[in-house]
Amino acid sequence: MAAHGSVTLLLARFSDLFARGLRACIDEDPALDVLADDVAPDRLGSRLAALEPDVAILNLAALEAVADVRRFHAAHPGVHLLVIAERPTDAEVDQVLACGAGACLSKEAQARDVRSAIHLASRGLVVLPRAGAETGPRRYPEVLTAREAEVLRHLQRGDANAEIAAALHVGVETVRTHRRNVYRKLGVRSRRELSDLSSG
Amino acid sequence: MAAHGSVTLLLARFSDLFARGLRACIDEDPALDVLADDVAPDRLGSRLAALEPDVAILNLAALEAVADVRRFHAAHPGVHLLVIAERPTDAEVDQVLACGAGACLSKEAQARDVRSAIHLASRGLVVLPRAGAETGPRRYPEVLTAREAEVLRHLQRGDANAEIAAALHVGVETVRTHRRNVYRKLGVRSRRELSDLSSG
DNA sequence: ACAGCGGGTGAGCACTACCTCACCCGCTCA
DNA sequence: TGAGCGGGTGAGGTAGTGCTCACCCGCTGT
Repeated sequence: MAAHGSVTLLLARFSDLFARGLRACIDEDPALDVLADDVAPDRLGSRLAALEPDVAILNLAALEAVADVRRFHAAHPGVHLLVIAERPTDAEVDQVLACGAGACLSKEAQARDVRSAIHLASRGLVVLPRAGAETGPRRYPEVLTAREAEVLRHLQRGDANAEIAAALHVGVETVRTHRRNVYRKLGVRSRRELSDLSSG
Repeated sequence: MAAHGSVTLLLARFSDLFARGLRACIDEDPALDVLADDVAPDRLGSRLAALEPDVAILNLAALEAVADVRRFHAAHPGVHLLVIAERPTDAEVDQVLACGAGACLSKEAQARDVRSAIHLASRGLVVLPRAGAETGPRRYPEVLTAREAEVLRHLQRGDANAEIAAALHVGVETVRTHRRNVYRKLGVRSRRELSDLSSG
């Protein structure tokens, strides 16, 4: 515990832009004191031992395994672990909490919720998203498959179906199927519209 | 185009923490002028029309379909579109660029790369990750399945295998399989170690 | 008229993930 | 000693996705 009632923190490494947002969010709260920032996964153990923060904010995506959380909890029972996951399922939250973490938040969480969670976790309370809004699978725009992307490249070059079929070593009917899916996912209806995007 | 040679920007809505990082990254560059921030997906069209920024930074995950990118490009050919995706595959990058975007970056991108990409995109150059490091599937810690999480909850309550099997309406052998996977993914070797995590 | 392009439907196949269960083994403890 | 717990292997079924191909239709342009 730090002196004047503040909460001491250790921040694991996150992607650059997210880390900036996280740090800014924490710096807005004068009661939060960051001891270490951008700690690489392989240095978490030694930094936890050296700094003994009240709360450590871990990046689940950067860990080798969820079991690492358990390892940190076992080695440093006094440190409250707050795990930030990509978009955790209910099962993933259960898993993280079962490994000894005090909280499991989504990267989609609001800044004020993160600050609240840090304070609660520092006092040993368990925080989990559960709201239902943040967890669960996300609807994501339809993405081209690898094969469809190949067909797209040939279409952009103006190749005919038969040429594409020969180049990909498949039948013309297959090319037509891929092409149709490409058109649908790109929202175009012809080669003409496809080339309009590139030129204009 | 803005007056004093600066680049005017429109920023779509991103998750709170990421948006703070993105905004901070942009504010560090005095040549970048943000006209609108946190623009909701359904307001992108009208805001693009009203503000006519040099560059619009879109959030692919918040769009209904990748085809929306094409729609924006068609409606506002003068606006250079910079799309930020979750962790785009090569096929996804092809798809976004084929829809008329000028750049497709990953959320994992460095702040300085984002600033560079904005400047390049504003001059009509195409920017794509391609480095190979950011694209492609990520190795992610092993996550519990829904069934394994259920077994975990029963294990934490101290239920015996037969009790769990009865509760889940499956055979004891099935419970044993789930339990084994739970142990492996959590890095524990017994009910004892599992309860040690919860108690202290 | 015919070839090429556009869309729709459906089938077969391979691969993967998950769930389910069955066998094997060793250890511990009442 | 036997029941329960620990780990290992493998097999079967289901579901989903992606790739491949086959048929159907209409439109257009030479």
